Amino acid sequence: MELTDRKKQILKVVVEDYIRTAEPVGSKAIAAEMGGVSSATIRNELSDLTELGYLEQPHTSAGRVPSPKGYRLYVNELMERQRLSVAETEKINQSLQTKMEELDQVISQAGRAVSALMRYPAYVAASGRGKMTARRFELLPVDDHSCIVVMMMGDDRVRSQLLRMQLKVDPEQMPTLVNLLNSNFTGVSADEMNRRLMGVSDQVPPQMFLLLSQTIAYAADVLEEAGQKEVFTVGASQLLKLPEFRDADKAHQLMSFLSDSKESLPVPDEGPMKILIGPENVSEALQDTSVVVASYDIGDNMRGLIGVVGPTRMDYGAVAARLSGFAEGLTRLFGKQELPPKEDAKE
Amino acid sequence: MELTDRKKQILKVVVEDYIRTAEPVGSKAIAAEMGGVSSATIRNELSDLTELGYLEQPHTSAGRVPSPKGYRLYVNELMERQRLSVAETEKINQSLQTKMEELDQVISQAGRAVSALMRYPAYVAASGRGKMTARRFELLPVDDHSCIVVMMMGDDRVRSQLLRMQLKVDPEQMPTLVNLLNSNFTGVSADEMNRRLMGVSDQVPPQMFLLLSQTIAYAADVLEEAGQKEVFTVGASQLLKLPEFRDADKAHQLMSFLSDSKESLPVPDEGPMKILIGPENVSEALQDTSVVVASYDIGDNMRGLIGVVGPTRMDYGAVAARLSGFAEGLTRLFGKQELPPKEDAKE
DNA sequence: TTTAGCACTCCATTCTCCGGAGTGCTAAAA
DNA sequence: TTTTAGCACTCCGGAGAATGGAGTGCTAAA
Repeated sequence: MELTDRKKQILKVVVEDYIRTAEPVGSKAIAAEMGGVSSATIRNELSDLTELGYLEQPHTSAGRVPSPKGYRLYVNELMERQRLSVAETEKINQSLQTKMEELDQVISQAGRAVSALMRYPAYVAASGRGKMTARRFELLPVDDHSCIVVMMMGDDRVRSQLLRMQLKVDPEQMPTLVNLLNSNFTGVSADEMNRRLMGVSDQVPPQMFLLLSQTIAYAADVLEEAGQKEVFTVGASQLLKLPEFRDADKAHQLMSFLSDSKESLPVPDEGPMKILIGPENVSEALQDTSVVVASYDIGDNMRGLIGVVGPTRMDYGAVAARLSGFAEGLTRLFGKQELPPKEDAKE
Repeated sequence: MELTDRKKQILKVVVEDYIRTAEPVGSKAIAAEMGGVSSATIRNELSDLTELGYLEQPHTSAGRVPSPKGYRLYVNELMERQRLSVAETEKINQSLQTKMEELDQVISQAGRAVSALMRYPAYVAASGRGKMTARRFELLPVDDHSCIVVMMMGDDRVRSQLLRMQLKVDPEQMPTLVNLLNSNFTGVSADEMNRRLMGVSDQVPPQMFLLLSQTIAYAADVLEEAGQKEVFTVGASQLLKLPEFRDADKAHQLMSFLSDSKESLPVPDEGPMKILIGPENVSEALQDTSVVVASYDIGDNMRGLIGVVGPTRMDYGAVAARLSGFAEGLTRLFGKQELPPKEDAKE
């Protein structure tokens, strides 16, 4: 059997109607919307489409509902890439007007905005920061028992913390220590840091070594945290508005998945944008939902993810358009800052 | 009419039964549980209690349900302060074993643990940090166009960030600037900082002033953020498990209140623990829920809040016990650290 | 003051009964 | 060969109606 143009046209109408109403759509409605043919003709075509696996019937004599395969065809071929209205572009840009300050904050901000705009839950991750390293250390003595360690990371973010010292350290020895840190512990992974720490254990006096290892422990912690994909999920309660989640059990299941399993949620991605429909998701809990995810660039070789979770009948066109708007915005935002060329030297 | 001991006893049984089952409780069940008297007697007493306003009837010939007034009497007089089992104390302590590191992180961690333990949503705030001030500044030149500003706050937390400079600043001038910062901008509020910034505008060369104001802007931002009560809400999805929130509309309303209005949620508090029942809450959205909130001490003059939101029939005894366990734990945790005496001097 | 008994009330559940919407099929029309 | 009209059939969902259980209030006796 052939997938004629008319069949595709009908499929398109079914998908879009179903997205709008969340009700199975019947032949009469389709005929009315398309015009030119009668509902009987449509019925024949529907029958074919069902047989081909693009549509499903909840039961005999209900209307038709798109199957995952149907949605797939829709997003691949039928969907019109929506253009954003000026007002919406404006809104997106405004959301991004947040100060650059803290990467994480901007990102979670973006998630919040996306969720509000889409009326679906959103999640955001800054991933691919796996090879985060320290670029520079600094130690500021505070008093006999404490000093501040300041670390600048590969992406120019700065982290610092007060360190309590068990043993007094002569402030005059600080510069030596800082030199040691900067020459031996920059540009390497957290693991490598710990390894090198072992290596220098007998080259420095013991009380300095104590401070040194405290510093390294802190640095390793921070790098590890920064290197992880941190995933924020926001607006999970949006789901409760949708008819498909009026069933409290279902809603609860998905909700706790979204809020707990921050780890397993993100959907990997290669192209600039990916749409995962129902069973195309790996996660058990997402079988009945679709995920649209876009990526954006952070600096040179890092990439972040921003995604939206919704019911399979989500309005793919609209979501995709807005999401890519956001992703572009974020890329621009993080690129615009004109970082000075980084020499990630190991001096 | 008198509130006899037996009436109180009956009220207690009603409350505890209703907490357990979420179903109106009838005279027979009470008689069975108490023993000694027949259900008819109980009925007479119930009738009195209803008239006195401690109980309510959803409709004629349903069992009785405690009214807010009834809950109030229960938590004030009838409730047995529960002791925690060893296992549970253990669990709480374990949850608190988080590294002290970041105040915020520990706090949100605690919230997560509370929510999991109680099976109700929890919120946590570190409030009362209103008068946060900077205690010390440090500037670390990075290159011609950037330097790192490090600020230590009144509570020993340290914040830092990379600053881009429009104009070159001679690294040799840095110490002067740092001195200026430490002598004029420590120990004062963000507002006062900005005021003083105006005051020194003609005492320093312009390119330094630029850097100075950037630094102050950053400092003011951080202090403002730190001074705000930041409220985390976790485990909101726990609510969906409860029968009273099977109605998706109600659930959605409360959920979005919990996740959005982080500001209006916190319930003020004077004593070590407070219980707010139903209409005792000010917030519209919490009219049908109860809130148990405990406070803990952070350092000398700061206090945090940790609370649990649940249905009015929540198990006050259990929640109160666990919550005060947590609050004590947190107080111990933040106290234990043996901060060296802070001289918050304005030198 | 407590108890037993009884009539009454009201809700929740189940069952049944339509009406409506939609399908599939067939036969006629284009 | 394709489209259309017509018709019988299916199934869902909502509206009542029936049923049973749980609980109450009242009365009269212990």
